[in-house]
Formats: sequence, C-alpha cells, structure tokens
Amino acid sequence: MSESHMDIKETNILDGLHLSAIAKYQQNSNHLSCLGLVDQVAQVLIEKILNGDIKGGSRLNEEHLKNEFGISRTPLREAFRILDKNGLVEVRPRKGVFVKSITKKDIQDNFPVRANLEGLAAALAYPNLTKTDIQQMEEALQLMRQSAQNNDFYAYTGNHKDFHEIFIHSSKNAVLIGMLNTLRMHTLWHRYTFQYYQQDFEESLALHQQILDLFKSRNTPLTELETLVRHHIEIAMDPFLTAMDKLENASD
Amino acid sequence: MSESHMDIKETNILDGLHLSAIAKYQQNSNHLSCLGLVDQVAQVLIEKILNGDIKGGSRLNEEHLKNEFGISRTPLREAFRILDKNGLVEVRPRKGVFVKSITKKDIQDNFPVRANLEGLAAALAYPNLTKTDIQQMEEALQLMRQSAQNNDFYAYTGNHKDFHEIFIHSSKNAVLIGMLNTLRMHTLWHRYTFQYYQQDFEESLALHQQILDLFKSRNTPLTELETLVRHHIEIAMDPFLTAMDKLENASD
DNA sequence: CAAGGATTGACTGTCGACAATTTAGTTGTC
DNA sequence: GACAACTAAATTGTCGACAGTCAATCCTTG
Repeated sequence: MSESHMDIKETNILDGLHLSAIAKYQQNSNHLSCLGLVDQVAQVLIEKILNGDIKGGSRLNEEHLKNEFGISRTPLREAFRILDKNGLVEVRPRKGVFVKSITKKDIQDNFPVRANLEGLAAALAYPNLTKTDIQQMEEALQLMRQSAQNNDFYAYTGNHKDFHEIFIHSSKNAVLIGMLNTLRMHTLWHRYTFQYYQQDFEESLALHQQILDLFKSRNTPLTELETLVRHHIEIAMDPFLTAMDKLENASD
Repeated sequence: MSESHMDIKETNILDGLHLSAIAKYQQNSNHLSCLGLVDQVAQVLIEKILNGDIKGGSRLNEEHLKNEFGISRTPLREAFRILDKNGLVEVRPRKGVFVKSITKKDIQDNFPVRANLEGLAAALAYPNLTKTDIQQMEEALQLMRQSAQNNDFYAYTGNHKDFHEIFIHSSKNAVLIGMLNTLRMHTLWHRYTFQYYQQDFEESLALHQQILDLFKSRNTPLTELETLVRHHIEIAMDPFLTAMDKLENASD
C-alpha cells in the first residue's frame, strides 16, 4: 500500500488496490498488456458493478476514475463502451455514463428470454453431449447439493452457474452462447443479493436432477427437454422478484 | 443535394458524401451533434457494412478513415466499439478491427436463435396487440404481396421486416427487442444479397397470412402461435444457405 | 542460394491539452 | 419572495502527438 496520500473517502467508487495492481501489471509483464489496458479496466469495472461496489444509478466520472487507475481517459472511455456492450451501463452523450440499476421490469424482461434460450441451448446440446459433459454436470449437481446442505447460497449460485454453462457451451452455437453470457451477467448483476436470497433448494435440486436425467437418457424428446429447462427458469422469476422486494424494503 | 464537388474514386471505402454530410451537420445543426459524433460515424459505418460497400474480412484502417471523415481517431475508435457491440466487426488488440464476414456457420447459429426469440416475441405480443397493430401488419402483408407481384425482392425484404417489427415491438420486452435487433442486423448484413435471393414468395406469403390469422383470432393458444412463428423462420434457413452458396460460386 | 536476424515502415495504444457543453450557483429584476 | 438570465466551475468531446508493437522487407552469413 504505497498510496499514503490517499485519505480517500469511501465515497470513492474504486479503492486503491486495483489501480496499483493494474499499474504493476502494465509495467512488469508484457503478455498482460497484450490483453489490452482497455479490457483490464473494463474487467475491474465489471467486477465492481457485479459485486455491487458501484451502486446502480451512479455516474462514472472520467476524471476521478482516470486518477484512480492512473491512466488516461482514452482507454477509460473505450472501457465504458465495453460495459455498454454488456448492458451494464448507459452512455448518455454529453451527460456521462451511468450504471444501470436493475428494476423489476428488467427481471421480468430478462427471465423469459433467458428461459427460452437456455431451453434451446439444452436441445441443441443434447446430441453433442459427451460422457465428460454428463460427468461434469453430475459433479456440479453434487456440489450444489453440498452447498445447499451448508446453506451456502453464494457457493450454490456458483455451482448452479457451472451446471448451466456446461450444456450451454455444448450447444456449440456461438450466437446463443454470447447472448446467454450477456443475459446471465445481467442476472448476476446483483450477485451479492443471492447471499440473502433464501432459495428453495429442494425444488431447485429436484428440477436439476430431472434435467440431468433427461440429458442422460438416450431417447429424450427434444421438446420435453427444452420445455423442462425453459420451465425451471421461468418459475425461478417470482422468487427472485420477491427477494428483490425484500432487499429494497430492507434498505429503506 | 449541395454536394457537387464529388468525383471521388470508388476505391475509397467511404465516398465523400457521408463525410462532408457529417462535417456539415456537425457545423450547422446542434441537435444532430447532440446525437454524438461517435454515433454518427458508427451509423455511417454500419450502413456501409450492411450494404456491402465495405467487404467482409477487410480491415478498418484508423488513419484512412480518419482522413475520410475529417475527424480524429478518438471518436473513430469509439465508433468501432459500437460496431463491435452490434457484432459487425471484431476488435483484435494490437491488430486492428476487422469486418466480420458471414459464414454458413454464422447463419446456422443465427437462425435457430432468432426463430426461438421471434416465437417468444409473438407469444408475448399476442395479449398486447392493438387494432392498430393488426391493421399495420395487414398493410405490411399487403405490401409484401404487391412487392412479390412486382418481383421486387428488395422491397419485399423491407415489407417483411416491417411486418415482423410490429409484433416484436408489441412484445414490450426491452431485452428481447434489443437482442432481435442485433440478430436481425446480422441477417440483413448482406442485405444486398436479397436482391439476388429468389425467395419462394408463395410459401412465405401463405405462412405470414397464417401467422396474421392467429394474431387476429381471439383464442389462439400461445404455444401454437409461438411454434408457427418459430417454424416459419427455421425453414427459411436452408434457402438462405443455398442462396449464399450460389452467390459464393458466382463470385469465383 | 537459402535461412536467420536486423531494420524500417505502418499502425495501434496511450496520453495530455484544448474546445464545447452542461449544470449549478449567483445576481438582478419584477 | 420568486423567477429568469448570467456566470463560472465541472465534465464530456475532440484533437494532435508520441510511444510501443507487429510485420514485411532487406541484408548478412553459412
């Protein structure tokens, strides 16, 4: 912590840790700078937003962030465009970039689309699934059970994510994978809320076991698989919405 | 038409019209510059790519484009990010930005996803449809018939686009609308190919009439509507692929 | 003559500064 | 006392320049 001159109020969006980290990587290692300073900055900002360190609705001030990161405004502005591409911020010309805050409407719009696309992904993946894929999903489901037993909601979310990503990836449809990445990022936006989101593990686990069984079975009708996957996401929306409600009311 | 000074070689990626147009707008009118120079440049580039004026695979040289537009590289680079967001180019760090060229795999990935999402859009739109919506779709279908009679493939594509956009918009799902915009842009990428794309008007017209009938009917089951819309896009893929084949072979 | 390395040229990445615009605060008038 | 116009500070938009990197070409050497 060489920044001794910073009595930074915690109103600062970014703490000093990441900026020095970036500066170090920038100087020392070449291969990381090959990844592009822009992408590094974007990655840090994405993390910050997803973890809730940067609150929704807040404005990303170029001048401040420039100083925080110790870089110029040019790569910063391009990083903003990446955030925009991922739907995390809104770029209002001559006004600045604003972190989007998730509303109920966003969730109500997001879930049906994601449900549909993951259903499609499952159907497309079914003929492609290897033994390794099945095995990995079984492992993921096992970890989900374990996390549920420990009442570790955060870990559960991670395992759940792994489970889904396996068959999404096996769909081998680049367009689909890209869109689901974006959609899932939106949902994970308030990932931290999941820590307080008392999910009904029983139902969720049963459904995922059911899905896995369909994947494992030889002659599963594609429509049945697609419908089930789609359904299991659709019914997850209402609990999510009520969880949002609780959190909103709690912060009042 | 005040641009009388353009004897610009067509080897230029961009002709002089747009750049001078941009410069003019930039000076004269405020409300257009409020739209942001970046967005203007992006819009022009998108048009160029969609119309095929900029070939797929070609590299967008910042230095050249800078001179063409008469602007600096900063807004240009940000415009590139917008193109990237729309999936029209690929940004390779330290290499440059390359216009994506559509492959068969892209089409094979794109159509199923779009079919699924438009099916969902139709189902979501059904309860929201107003008399005006129905009427506009009838008009669009009528224009489609007219264009078909004139063998005007280009106009047909436009009318067809209008027809779809009506119910897509009526889904009132912002996420869905955004994704379909991107997906449809990809398909329209080689919009000019449609001029040579000898579509089977009969089947297409019949299907759209069928869809419109389901929209008009009071008690259409949502699944039936969704399946039909989805199906009518899925079956459009193969003719599109063969059309691509022909075009490829023709250009050899 | 061929292969490997150095060199040069072109291009992208980054930066600091200036210009334009918005916003907030202040002053003046009705 | 309230509203409007003006002013000033803050912030975004744009630009030209420099630095670093990649690639192709040319030269050297075996």
